[in-house]
Amino acid sequence: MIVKNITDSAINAVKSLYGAELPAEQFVIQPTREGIKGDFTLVVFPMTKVSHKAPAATAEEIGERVTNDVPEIESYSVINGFLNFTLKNSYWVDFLNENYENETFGGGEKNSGDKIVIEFSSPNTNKPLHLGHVRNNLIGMAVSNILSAAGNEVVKVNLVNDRGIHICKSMIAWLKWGNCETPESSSKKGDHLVGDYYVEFDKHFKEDVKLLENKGMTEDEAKEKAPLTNETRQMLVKWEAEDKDVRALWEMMNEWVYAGFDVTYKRLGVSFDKIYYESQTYLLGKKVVADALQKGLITKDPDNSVWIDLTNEGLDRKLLLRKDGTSVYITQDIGTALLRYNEFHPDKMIYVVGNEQIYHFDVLKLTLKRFGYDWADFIYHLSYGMVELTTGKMKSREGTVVDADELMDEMKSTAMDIIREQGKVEYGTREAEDLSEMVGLAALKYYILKVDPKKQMLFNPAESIDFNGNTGPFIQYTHARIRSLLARASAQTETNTLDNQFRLDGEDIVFNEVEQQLLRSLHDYPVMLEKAAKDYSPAQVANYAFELAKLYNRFYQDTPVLKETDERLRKMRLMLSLFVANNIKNSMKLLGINVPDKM
RNA sequence: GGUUCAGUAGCUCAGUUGGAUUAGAGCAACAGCCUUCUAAGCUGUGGGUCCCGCGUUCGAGUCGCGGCUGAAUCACCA
Repeated sequence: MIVKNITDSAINAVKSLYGAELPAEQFVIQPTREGIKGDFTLVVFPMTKVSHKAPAATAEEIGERVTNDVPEIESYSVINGFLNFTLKNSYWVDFLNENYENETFGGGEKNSGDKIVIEFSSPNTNKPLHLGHVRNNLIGMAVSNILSAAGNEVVKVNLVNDRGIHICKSMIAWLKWGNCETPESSSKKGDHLVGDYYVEFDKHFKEDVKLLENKGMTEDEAKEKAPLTNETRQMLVKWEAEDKDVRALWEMMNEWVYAGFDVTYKRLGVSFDKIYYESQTYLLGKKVVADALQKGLITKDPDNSVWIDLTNEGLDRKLLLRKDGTSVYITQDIGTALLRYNEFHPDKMIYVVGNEQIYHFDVLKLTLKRFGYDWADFIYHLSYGMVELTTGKMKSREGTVVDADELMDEMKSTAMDIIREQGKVEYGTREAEDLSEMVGLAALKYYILKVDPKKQMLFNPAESIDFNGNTGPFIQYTHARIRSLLARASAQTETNTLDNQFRLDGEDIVFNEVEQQLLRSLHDYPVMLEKAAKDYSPAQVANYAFELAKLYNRFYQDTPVLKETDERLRKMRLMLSLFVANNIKNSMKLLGINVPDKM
């Protein structure tokens, strides 16, 4: 708000001083750099073009006008062509008074923005979730929270990939080597059980291929000729023909997997507004493709396979239906996109999917456009980088993955070790149990979300996740510290208690350096949120929360609160502390991280 | 080979729509701070060819072009 006032005033000043109207983008107001007096800074270089004066002189003239014009401004100074405005203390006192106990400070107006459908998670039902899925889920959830907090209407959807050749592999392995094993009989989580059979399939498949290769076939030939290849294909055809036995087996095994996923999702704090199943949507895709074929938008090869030619768009020819008439990945995605658009008519459809599918989404958008769906432009592929291990790549088939459930267990147990060591919360109690879960998951979530989604991450299972420094637990700790301080305060005399509606009468109060920085940082929260929403960037929120926590710890270290003898200063610092605690809590909530009151 | 993305301290990463003679955090290393509101904290020291070159600009880690390195992708897998 104040930033807008200063901007408007500066625009007017330039207009009346130099008779020129510059576009608003030229007026850059930024927080004043640390170490220089001031709260906000206008960069005046762009204005020198119309003032025909040196930057310093131009800054002086504009500074004079704006300071007279905007009542909140106390003074201005000019350094190197940067015009720094200092706001009156009363502005900051008002800011503190109005917002310190507002638990939703900085959020956008509800549903004032776009309607956004965001798809994430999208698991295959043939294996349990691993670290890569964790990144997907956390990004999806955090981006949803951020967009929603910024005032958009967000619909979270999950597209479960419950059909296809990969599922058939697990099914065949279970039939051949499963001995009717069930989650109950083996006391394994259902998704892990099914995943084990996927690995089992691959093991046998590899052996078969090797045998054939020894007989003189090339690798490709061997893969094609391996009996398991044919069996899987036949099973898929049967599945599409709705063969009763195949479908029954399929449903049973999928149920096992869903039960397992539910546990993992719940623990990760992930939820959805709507779940689609590819088994229920792929037919629509086939139909759309058939229509397009009839309209002559795409072509059929002599072997009956259907293709779209995107060479004019700089891509290749792309398969839409196999020669046996079954659908491929893109066929399904065409169907689900259409279904989703018709159901919600969103302004934007976001897909949180790994960067290995960038090409796929290019194809999807172009295909939909070709078919006449202009809303394909609303599709945004939020791609994120692979998670790599120090030990090499993760491959489900080969079992070299960091399993999501195990990872969470490990984080929790590490947290528990630290809790025991510290002895602040009694070991072995329910409280310690809950705290270790909260802290362990915070470490994991923060570790993943603080990195820009675009970047690929390196994960070292042994030593990657820390509990000190720029971490989730550090921020949680700061929150707990503040809560503890506030609890102590209200347990003391009345003069330390912040009643609801308490307002500080302190026009003349003087904020010290760190207090000013805290206020500015808090003031910046709405700006940060808006930008994070615009950029779909949980990392910006994580970074913000860290900076704020760090700042508060510095404040805490050398500024007395309860021991301050001046009652007004004491209360001001309590208010500031509460404000920071609320803000940390909100920021972390956006990342799907809970913060404890005690740790 | 084509396309897309990335390259910043020993390691993991920030770095705002280009902005301040000094490019920041954390980890690791070293030196301090617990009788005092929670030491999962705070303070300090060392550590840089922002991959290279050219260009645009008053100003480039940020934008453009060319190159180098790495990753992903270009499947009748999903």
